[in-house]
Amino acid sequence: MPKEFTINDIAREAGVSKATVSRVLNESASVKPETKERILNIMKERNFSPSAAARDLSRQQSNTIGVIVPEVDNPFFGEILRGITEIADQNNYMLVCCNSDDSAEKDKKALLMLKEHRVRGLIYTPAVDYTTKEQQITINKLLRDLNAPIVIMDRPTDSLEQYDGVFFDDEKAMYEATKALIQAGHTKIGLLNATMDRVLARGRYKGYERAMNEAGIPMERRYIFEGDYRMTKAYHFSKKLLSMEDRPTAVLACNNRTSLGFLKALYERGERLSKDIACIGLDRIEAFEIINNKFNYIERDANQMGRHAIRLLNDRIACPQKPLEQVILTPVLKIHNL
Amino acid sequence: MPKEFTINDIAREAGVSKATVSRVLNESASVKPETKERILNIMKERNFSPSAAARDLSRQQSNTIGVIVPEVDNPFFGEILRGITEIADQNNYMLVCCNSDDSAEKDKKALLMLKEHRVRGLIYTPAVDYTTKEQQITINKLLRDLNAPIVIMDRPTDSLEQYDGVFFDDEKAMYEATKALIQAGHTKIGLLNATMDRVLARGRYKGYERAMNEAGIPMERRYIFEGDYRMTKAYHFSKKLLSMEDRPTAVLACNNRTSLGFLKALYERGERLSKDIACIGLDRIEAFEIINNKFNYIERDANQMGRHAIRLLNDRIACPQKPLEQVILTPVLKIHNL
DNA sequence: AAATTTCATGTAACCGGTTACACCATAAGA
DNA sequence: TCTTATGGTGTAACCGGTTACATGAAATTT
Repeated sequence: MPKEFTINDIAREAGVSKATVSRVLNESASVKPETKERILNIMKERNFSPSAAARDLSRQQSNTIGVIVPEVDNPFFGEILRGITEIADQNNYMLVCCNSDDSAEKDKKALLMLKEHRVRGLIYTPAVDYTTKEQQITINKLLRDLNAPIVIMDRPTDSLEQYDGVFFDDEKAMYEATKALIQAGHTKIGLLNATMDRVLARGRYKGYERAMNEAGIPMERRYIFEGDYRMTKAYHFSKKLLSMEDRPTAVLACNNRTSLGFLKALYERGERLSKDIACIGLDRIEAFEIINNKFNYIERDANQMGRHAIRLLNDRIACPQKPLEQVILTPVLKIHNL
Repeated sequence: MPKEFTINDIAREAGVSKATVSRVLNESASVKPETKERILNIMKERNFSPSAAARDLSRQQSNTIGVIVPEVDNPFFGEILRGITEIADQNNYMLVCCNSDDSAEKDKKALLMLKEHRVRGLIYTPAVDYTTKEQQITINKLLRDLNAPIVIMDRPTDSLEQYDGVFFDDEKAMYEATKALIQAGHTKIGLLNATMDRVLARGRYKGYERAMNEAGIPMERRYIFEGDYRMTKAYHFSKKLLSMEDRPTAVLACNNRTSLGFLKALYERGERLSKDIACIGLDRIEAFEIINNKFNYIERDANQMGRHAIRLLNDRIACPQKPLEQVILTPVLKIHNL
C-alpha cells in the first residue's frame, strides 16, 4: 500500500501540532478560523484521507455495522438489504455483509470476524434455526461476546428475550390466508411448509391449524408437507399432491421458493392457477405480481423490515438502556382469485 | 465498548512478551511448542479476539474488500453478490457492501469511505454511466486515489484500460437474439432499451442494428425505445407499442426490468406471450423460467460474474504486475418459442 | 488594574497490534 | 574445543489517529 498522508504530514505543513489537525478533523474543539481554513486547504490539496484503523483503534470504537443474512440472492433479503443500506447511508455507517448460506458454521465464522472488527452493532438473521442445541449455545455465546447491540431479524431464536428484533406475524398471516380459503369454500387445503424444528414453520403451521380448527375442518396429514423452504422439495411434493385422486382444491405455500416449486409442478401439468387449483403464497413473486397474473399472496414489506432493523440498532446504540423493542410487522393479504 | 483482552493481557498471564504472543497469533516465527500451547490455551480461555484495527494499522493493510453495486435488490446483483461472497469467504476477506442506488454521488461517498478503510481491493459497478464528464473525472480520480486493485464489473467505463474487468458480451447476445427473431420470420422488431449515453445501451443497440442490417431489414425508429432500465418507462412505452396499428411482431427487452414492463403491458391487454407477440428478454426472470412459461431470454450467469470478479481481484492482489485481464462472458440464448 | 474566564494550541500518553534488532542458549560444524 | 549457525525470546520503535492536561494570550469581570 503506497504511503498515504497522515495528520503528521498535514500538521507539519500547516505549522501546527497534530492535535490541532485532529480537532479540525472532528470539529471537536474550537480552532482559530484562519488556522482551520489553512488546514482544510492543505488536506484538500494533499487529498488527505484519515485512517479508519487508527481512528477506530484510538477511539476504541468503529462505525461499522455487521449484517448476517442467509441468502443474499433471495429477493426477500435483497429488499431487506436495500432497506438497511438506505438508512445506514444516512448515518454514515459502513455495512459489512455476510452471507451465511444458512450454515451455522458460517454464522460462527462471520461473528468471529465481526468481533475482531469491533463492530458497532449487528443485524442478525440466524442461519437455519434447526441447529443443534450445541451450536445454538455456541452462537449465543458468540452473540454475547460480541459486546455490541444486536437486532434479530426475521427469525426468532431462543435468545430472543435479550435482543431487539423485527419479525413478521406469520402466524396471523397464515391464519387469515387459511380463513380466506375456507370462506371461499375450500376445505381440502394443502400446506407447503418446512420441518417443525424451525420457529417460522411452527408459527405458520399454527396459523393454518387454528383457522382449520375454528372452522371445524379436519386436517389431512397427507396434504401437509414438511420439507424446507427451497424450491426443489416443494416442487416434488407438489407433483405428488397434484396427482392425488382426492387432491386439495387449494394450496398454501409458506415462502416464495415453495410457491415457485408449486407453480412449476402446476404448469408442468398444463394446469392453470386459480382455474384448476387455488393458491396463496407467502411473499410476493415480483414477476407474477407485475404481469397481474392473479397470483394471490401474503405481502411482507421486506424493505421496511430492513429499515426497522437498522432503526432499532441505531436507537439502541444511542440509548443502551432503553427497554427492549420487538417490532412485529403485519403482512397484508393480496387476494385476486380463489 | 467494554474492555476486551489484548495481547498484553495474554502476554502477562503467560509470562512472555507481547511479541511472542503476536508470533503465536500469526505463526510468523517459531515459538517453543509448550509456550505456544500455553498461550493458545490462555487465548481460548480468555476468549481473546485480536483487534482488527490495531492489526490493520500496524500492518498498513486490511483484509477488507469493497463492493459497490447499483441495486442490491435487483436479483441480477443479488446473484453476483452471492458469487462474490462464496469466494471471499474462502479467502478470509471481509466484504463491505455499498449500494449506490445508481447515484454517482453515492459512489463518491462510498469510495471515500472505502479509502479511509484502506480496502485491500474494490469490485466496482459504476452508477449510471451517463454521469457528466465532470463526475466521471471525479470518480476516476477517486479510483486512482484508492491505491488498491480494482475490478470493474458489468459496466465498462472509459477508465477501463487501467483496470481488470468482467463483462458480458451484450452486443453479441443482442445480435444473436435479433438474428433468431429474423430467422423465425420476424421483420418488425421492437427494442426496449435505455438512452444511448450508456455504454451498455449502445452495445445492445449495436447488436440489434448489426443483425437488422445484415438481413437488410430497415429499422423503424418508432419501434425503438430509449428510456432507462427500470420497469415503469418500459411499461408505458410497451403500452404504446402494443397499441400501434402496424405494431411489431416481436420485441427485444434489454434487461430484466424492461422485460417485466413489457410483460405487464402485454398481460394487461389480455394478450399472451409468444401467441400474440414474440419476445426475448435479457436476463432470466426466475419465476417465468421455473414455471416453464416459454419465456425466451438471454441467460447471463450473474453468479459466475461475481466469482470472476473476486478471482480477478485476488489474482491482482497476489501479483500486482500481471497484465490486465478482461473477462468477457458469453450470454446464452434460451429460446422456447418465437 | 488585578483576577478570572475563555480561546487556541501544544505536549505526551495511549489505543493494540507488528516487526527489526539484539540477545542468549543450545546444537551443529570445523 | 572453539566457532558458527539456529531457535526462542525480549526490547522498543512504529503505525496514525484521539484526548486529558497544561500553557500562554486575549477577553471579560470585578
